[in-house]
Amino acid sequence: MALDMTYFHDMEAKIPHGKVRTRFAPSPTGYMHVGNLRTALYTWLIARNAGGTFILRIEDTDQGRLVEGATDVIYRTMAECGLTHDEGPDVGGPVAPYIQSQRRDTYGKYARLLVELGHAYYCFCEKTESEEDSGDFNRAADPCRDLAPAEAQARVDAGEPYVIRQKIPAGGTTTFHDAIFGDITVENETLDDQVLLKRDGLPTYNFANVIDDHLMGITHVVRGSEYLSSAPKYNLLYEAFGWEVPTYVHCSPVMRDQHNKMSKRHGDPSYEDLKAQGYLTEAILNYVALLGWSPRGDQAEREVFSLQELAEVFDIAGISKSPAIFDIEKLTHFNALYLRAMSPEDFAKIAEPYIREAVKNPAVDAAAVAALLQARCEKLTDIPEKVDFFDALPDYGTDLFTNKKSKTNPEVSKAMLEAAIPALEGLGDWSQEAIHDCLIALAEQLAVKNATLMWPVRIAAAGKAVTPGGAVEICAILGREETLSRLKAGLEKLA
RNA sequence: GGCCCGUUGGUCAAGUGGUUAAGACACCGCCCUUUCACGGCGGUAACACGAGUUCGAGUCUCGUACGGGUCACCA
Repeated sequence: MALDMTYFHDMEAKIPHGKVRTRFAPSPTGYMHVGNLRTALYTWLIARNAGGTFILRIEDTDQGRLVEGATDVIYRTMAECGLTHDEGPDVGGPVAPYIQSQRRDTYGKYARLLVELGHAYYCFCEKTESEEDSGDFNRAADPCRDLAPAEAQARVDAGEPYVIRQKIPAGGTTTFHDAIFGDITVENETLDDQVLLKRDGLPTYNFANVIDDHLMGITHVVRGSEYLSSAPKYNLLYEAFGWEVPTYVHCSPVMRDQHNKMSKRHGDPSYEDLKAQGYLTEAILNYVALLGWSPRGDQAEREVFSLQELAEVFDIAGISKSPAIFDIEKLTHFNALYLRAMSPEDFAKIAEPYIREAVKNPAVDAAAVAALLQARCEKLTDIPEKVDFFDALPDYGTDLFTNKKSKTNPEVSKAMLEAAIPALEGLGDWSQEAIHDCLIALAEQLAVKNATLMWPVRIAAAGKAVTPGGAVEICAILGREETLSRLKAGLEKLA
């Protein structure tokens, strides 16, 4: 049976050439973990840096592992992060479809072409347990490898189930080039005749990738380093078809610790988890970009980059060869940086829900509280426990009134509150400035340092040793009535 | 175990034969200050080990150790 070569010519004719084209090709089997996000980011950056095209392709060739809603998570995450794609299942493109399960026929045709070319063969063997769990393989022992083509075809035509396997050359070596790792050479003897087309007619990842990357005109294949050891087999495939080999960019994994990759199983956070934990998208992207990549030359000391800035300076040469351990503390640092860099208005807007989580009293001005918080929180989820005292005065002990540096103890505090209460009661205007001036003047009048007066006032107003903002700000936000009531309550504790 | 890859402070990392071996996080100290922060200043801390090559090695070569990946009709 001769193959219809016009099909292949037509497919080849559609391939875009000339520009950098990269693809992020997740399988919809789970969630967007940090390693995945980083791969997507790097892939996007390589395309954008070169003014190229970024493609989203869904790899759903494993029927058994599809997870409902997984593609939605991918779309949502990519969109939220600003990793926009130029071609993909939802937006289409010149080499559609972009979902592998919809390209089934293509893989079959190319697999048969490869058989025709003598670089693959039909295999009718039942998979055995020994084949599955011993790492051993013995190519010569596979009776199908050297079956006469006519006989194999006859069995196929007779409806016998089969897989198509790659026919690795018997001897010699294969060398491939990786943009990060350089040239790598392996003995062909160490390569197995991997399955290309499964019994169900769908391709394996190993085959579908090569076919799609070629047919979609991908110039830079970015993926995890777990594929490094399969790369020689991919090279052999490209060569067998007579295709140009793309630039490989194999990225080392993101680790949770020295021994384990980040994983859902260990409870490591996904992108969505991090968002829920109060991290900003921009901070996550900035941190993740630096996990395994760093700018060089005159930018070597720089750490803060927007997505656009990354697109300008990103280079493959800056990608690290060794695995990087995910450090939530450093992410937290970046988050704090981004939080502080926001305009007060923007910060107030995103902080308000978290403030209202703890402060139900509508009389408390959320914007004023946010202003105190902006320099004091590293992530949004820190907020509720910092501001709960605005809502209700905590039950606190008089030991809080003792502070060495402020020269206060219960006795001194009692005197300070006794002086502060009437002074504040006499205040006409309950503004921050008025309260400030009043208390500063009072301290001077009492001949004590500011802190000696401020400490007890703050403790009585907040009922907490550590607060966002000082005595003046807290009193201003609490309002006259609530402040005075709290100061009096404090005084009573000291009586 | 075979094959492949990697190894600069606790972590992320710069460094491409000659440097006092950057910078950041974390940690510690000081300053500022109305608590805590923010901010500013400073400090502790690293080239896995052993051989080579070289006038000279974190940078090149080999070995060892340790770590990672892979050896599916999963991706």
